[in-house]
Amino acid sequence: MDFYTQGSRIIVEDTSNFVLSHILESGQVFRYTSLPNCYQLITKNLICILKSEAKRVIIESNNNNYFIKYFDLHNNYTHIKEELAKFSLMRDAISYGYGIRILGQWELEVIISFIISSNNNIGRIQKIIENICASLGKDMGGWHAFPTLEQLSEADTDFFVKAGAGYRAPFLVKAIADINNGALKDIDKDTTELARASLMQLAGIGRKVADCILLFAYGRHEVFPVDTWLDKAYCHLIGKEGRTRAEMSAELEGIFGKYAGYAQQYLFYFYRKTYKNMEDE
DNA sequence: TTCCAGGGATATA
DNA sequence: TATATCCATGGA
Repeated sequence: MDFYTQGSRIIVEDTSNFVLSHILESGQVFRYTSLPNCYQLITKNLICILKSEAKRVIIESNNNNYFIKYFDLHNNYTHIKEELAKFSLMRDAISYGYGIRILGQWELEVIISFIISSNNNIGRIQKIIENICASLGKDMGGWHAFPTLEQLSEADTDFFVKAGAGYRAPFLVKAIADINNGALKDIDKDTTELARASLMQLAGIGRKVADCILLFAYGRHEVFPVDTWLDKAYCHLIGKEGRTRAEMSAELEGIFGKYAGYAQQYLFYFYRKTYKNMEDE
């Protein structure tokens, strides 16, 4: 094992598969803040402080077990990268974002966050989520928990508009009401295909947002969300044009199989950070 | 001023 | 089923 616990800390000793900037800046999570020498991360009703030291990372919280699962610490990323590196198109992306991991986040938080994410940019997404948490989430003393389903249910369209969600505000209200009525209660037992279909029944959730939710919250690591960056990268990677995003997603899931979600994260991080350089070539 | 952001809903044919 | 257009908002 590459980590151990020590009181309120998790010590990650092998940083060849764990780099905070790679994990947090790969677009899968929004409630983190860069502070001098560390990051502060809030998820659900928990907070942790993340510090990079020489050859180790320290995760400080009051719930080690939660964050061991959250950071996917029992998974073998050396093996995942070896499997993905068999595809030549993956090699640059893996060396660039070698410390990426796929987080195991709270379902409701990911659903709300990614409804907000549609046709939006990461900075604004973060701001809108913080506005919602500050108004609805429990005051934890200097920070706010992500609101519960009950707390979210009390908010109306006008509230989400004021939070900055724009035209997505009515989607949020409808989706929250449907979740409250049990729309997603059995999807843990469903096949990924059925789970995706259930998610896409909710307002504001299409194929891409559903795939992000499946990958980042439901542990369906075989899905490959295609967003605007993967859309741009697809022709460069695969050499085909004229595909819809759903077609690209299905094809890439076929290529990478049970590692498709990981492949997608390495590629997203690489192409989003370096796309301008690619255009200059 | 125009374009873009981890897209989706809706109208139209 | 497939394509076109609209949707708030703010930064580049």
